[in-house]
Amino acid sequence: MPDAPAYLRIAADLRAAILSGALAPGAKLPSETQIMTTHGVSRVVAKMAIGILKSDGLVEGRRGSGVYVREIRRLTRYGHGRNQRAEPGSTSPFARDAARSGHVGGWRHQSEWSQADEDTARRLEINLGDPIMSTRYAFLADGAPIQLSWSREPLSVTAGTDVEWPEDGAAVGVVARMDRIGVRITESVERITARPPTPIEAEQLGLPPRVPMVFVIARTYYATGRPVETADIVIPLDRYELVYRLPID
Amino acid sequence: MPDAPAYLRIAADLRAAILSGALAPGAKLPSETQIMTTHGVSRVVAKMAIGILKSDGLVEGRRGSGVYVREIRRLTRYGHGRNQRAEPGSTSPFARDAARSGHVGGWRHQSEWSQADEDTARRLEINLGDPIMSTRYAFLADGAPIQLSWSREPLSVTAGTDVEWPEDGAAVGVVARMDRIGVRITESVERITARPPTPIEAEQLGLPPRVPMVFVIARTYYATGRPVETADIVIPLDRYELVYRLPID
DNA sequence: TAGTGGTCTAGACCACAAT
DNA sequence: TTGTGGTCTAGACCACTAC
Repeated sequence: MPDAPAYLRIAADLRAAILSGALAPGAKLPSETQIMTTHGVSRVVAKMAIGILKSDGLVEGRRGSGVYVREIRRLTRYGHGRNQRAEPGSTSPFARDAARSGHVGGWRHQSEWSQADEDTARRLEINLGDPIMSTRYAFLADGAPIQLSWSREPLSVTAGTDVEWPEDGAAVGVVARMDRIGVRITESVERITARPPTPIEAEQLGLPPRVPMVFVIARTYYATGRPVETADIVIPLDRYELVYRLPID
Repeated sequence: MPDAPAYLRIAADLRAAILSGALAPGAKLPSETQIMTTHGVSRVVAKMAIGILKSDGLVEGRRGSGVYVREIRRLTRYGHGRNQRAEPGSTSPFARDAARSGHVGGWRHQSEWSQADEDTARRLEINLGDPIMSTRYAFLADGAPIQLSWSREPLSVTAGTDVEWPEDGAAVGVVARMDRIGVRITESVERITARPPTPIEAEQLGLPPRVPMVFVIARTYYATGRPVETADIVIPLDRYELVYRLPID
């Protein structure tokens, strides 16, 4: 540490203060001017140190005011393993998660007939160009978008049924919707990765510029071994905790 | 976009080139000097643009040479829901994951008698200060550390048995080890979050400075409703994909 | 009005890679 | 030797907040 660059030492000092609680959420960091004098560095170096904490998602700057430790309130998303076969009138998985975390859930969606691209075809085990129903959701917590989802279903499963258009798909969930046409979903596979958001995702999720990453959950539902729905779920990394309950054997 | 700051525009241009494949993994980005002339900005601005891509984990700088698009080879970690009850001679969950991804697995570990801190007590549903077995693991892929784990077991379960010290815990996994003393694990709960690594974690995982984040998986095993082991598993965000298979109902 | 962070310029010295 | 990125200085103007 002693021979590390100044901006890394300053960042480490401030990070330690935040993680130890000495700088609590909402607290104001030393101003750039203060850092310059107390550490004997130029302004650019002070900015570099703060920039690290920003890209870590630990602090946020407010122009004209100061740099503050961010509040971190995490929503919990439960892996969709249980209680998916909802009773009539029950709410969606997302709304349940939101309610458990003390928020009011909501959503917007837009569906369209489309054709499978390469990735979709592989995940749904159909051919490139096969007809699919493509739906984009934006889920809201307390009115603010907090989760995006792009769902795709093979029309060979739903075409002509009364759930072909997922009008209320988010209201009851995919499992309950497929139940209505006698398609019993038996398994869900979720693949989790993380990456920086695309500009479009950042805008739709209302992410402040430079705040870090998103979780991407690639989820596929299977009915007797055959995929019947797949979705890419995009959520801000630092606003969520993902929980999975797994039976052993 | 047109009135965004120069460094964000430049970063967006480069990011688009990377994501579209125009700049493939291993490719060299334009030098800072080139960016200065082509975009008409000062060197600091060129550095800020590249700094964004670095904190996104998309590129890495090599002093004296240039800035290059990072290779992203992801290991896959399977949620421990099945096949946990290993046959004699079978390998550990980690070794299986590594082998499936084409790597050679290995590990180091260190165990000690200890007492439950607040978080451990809550997760194991025991009292603060109760005796526990605390084990720290470093898992290796092709000789390089790639996963850290801090495991804790209540000694009320294992004390006096021949699995009190988890000598070969990583070799067979917790489920098979507990089976040996008649403790049948029936459920695993995994809570996934992401955060910047601590300096210690960064060093132990051999992370290059400024590379982004780690997954933290807080996993607890239950035997007939009672927690018998809990662990914090720390892995680099950009080197892993997490997979969960969930039975529905 | 004074202080703050956001953006940007024009330099500098260094360690290191490629040649 | 030349070019590269890594670190750092000493300024500047702006938009905005707090008072």
